[in-house]
Amino acid sequence: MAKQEGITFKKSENFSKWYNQIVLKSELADYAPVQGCMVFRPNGYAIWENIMKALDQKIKARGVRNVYFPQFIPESFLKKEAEHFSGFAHECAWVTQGGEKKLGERLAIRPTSETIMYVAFSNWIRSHRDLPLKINQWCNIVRWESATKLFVRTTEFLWQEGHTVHKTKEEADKEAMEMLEVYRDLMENYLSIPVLIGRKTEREKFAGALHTFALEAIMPDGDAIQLGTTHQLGQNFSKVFGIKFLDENGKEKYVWQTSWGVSSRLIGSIVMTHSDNKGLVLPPRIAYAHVVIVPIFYKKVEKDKVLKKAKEVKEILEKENLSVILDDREGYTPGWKFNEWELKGMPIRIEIGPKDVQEKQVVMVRRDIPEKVTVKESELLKKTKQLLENIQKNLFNKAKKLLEENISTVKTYEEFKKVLKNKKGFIRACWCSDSKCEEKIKEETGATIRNIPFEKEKIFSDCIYCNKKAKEVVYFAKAY
RNA sequence: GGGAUUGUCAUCUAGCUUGGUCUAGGAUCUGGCCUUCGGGAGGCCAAAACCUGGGUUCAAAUCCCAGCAAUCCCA
Repeated sequence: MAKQEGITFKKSENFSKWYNQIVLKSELADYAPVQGCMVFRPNGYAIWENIMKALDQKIKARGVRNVYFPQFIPESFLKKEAEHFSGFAHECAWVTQGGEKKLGERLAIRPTSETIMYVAFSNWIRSHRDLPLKINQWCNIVRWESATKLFVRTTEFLWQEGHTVHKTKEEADKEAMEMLEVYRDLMENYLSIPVLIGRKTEREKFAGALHTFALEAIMPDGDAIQLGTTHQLGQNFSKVFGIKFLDENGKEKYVWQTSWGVSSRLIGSIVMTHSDNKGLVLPPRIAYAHVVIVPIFYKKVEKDKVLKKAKEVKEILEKENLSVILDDREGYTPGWKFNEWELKGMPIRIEIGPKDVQEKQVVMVRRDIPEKVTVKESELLKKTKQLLENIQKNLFNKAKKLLEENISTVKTYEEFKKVLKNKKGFIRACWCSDSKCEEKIKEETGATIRNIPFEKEKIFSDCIYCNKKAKEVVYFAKAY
């Protein structure tokens, strides 16, 4: 028995070890020899490429253009916005020496690029005709943290950071809100992960922002994960970086800004949400390939016929922009290959044997649920597309159910703690809006306010912590 | 940030307590040959490891210290 090759931990029993095993064995990623750092292997990087491709199209359609700024940020830049600096300074990696020469001013390896970009913006923007300015950067980021979880929390990660500049507060508000919708579309329709959207509390917002809006998802172990944020930066940065313009009346004004981002952490959330005890499961729209063909034959004569047919099928599908792998490796039995491709998350497997060639048909197996169907060659393309669409939707529906089951409503702190101890998930509760209560709850339970929903919900109890009059219904959770 | 645990072929591990027949054993993977092939087949052969650096000792995979890395718990 070669069982060791498969996944040995159960998703329901040891989630964390299960997750690591999936990521490593499906060859998405590897540990790097540097603390907290990881290697994106081809399977994992291809998923990132698919996410980039989808999102890049969407933001370009909104008039955003891509740029690249240096990864070194002078300390003096970071310091200009005090709140921003105190939020990031303690987790920066600092360069203090270049070659043999000690630097006069240390350089941070970018933990985010607001400051270095905004120095440039102050030079670029003079007139209302220069606005809006919308740019985006795909790059790596370094934040020195001790905890590590492949894709989800690493010292270095990949992301996209969009930065927009506007004439008015309203325009910036609109941008921040509309980008949330772009992200929601990406997460729900491409990654098949439903999200809760809302505003961050003062305590949880981005360092230097006026408001932060976030998309939060729930993972099967009951922990929440922040999948994306957009920030209304207000004029906090424009005032310290001097980003000003002359309006139509010749009056000098400070600009209003937003920034927004999602990171390679998305890949981790996909793995956690959809995969099972047999291995990786991927939503077809971001999978690194759509179909694997496993040819089956007994004798030399059959081999030629079957392989010829397999190549034909591959061509038919590839013409329609589907990504197809023909697994014609010798020395592996079909059964072995079936297990291997299930471990690696291939959405659809097509089996072609001598019988099928004879009958002008193929056998199709989907990864998300155990279902094996025989498909006539004439139906091949239609059926494949249909199946991919079904898998995409089915994964979303399953994840949606998971989210719904993981929202609890509580009226007292006792109930609150009980839910946290048992199932966790999102906890809907009333809050007085005082950061002190928020802080205390975090200290005592580890849970934080993940967001405040946009649509005001009806208050149904006093503040769960201080029992004073509540002002808002908010969603708490323990987070990654 | 604090605490605990762990580190042996590519992978899972035996050996460590009580230092010496360890020239480090097994299984899986890998390479070669044969035989097989519709849900992880079998045989033969080969290749493959003590995390790094110090220390103790006649002798270290084993004991001690430091570093590096990982896992888990708490904050």
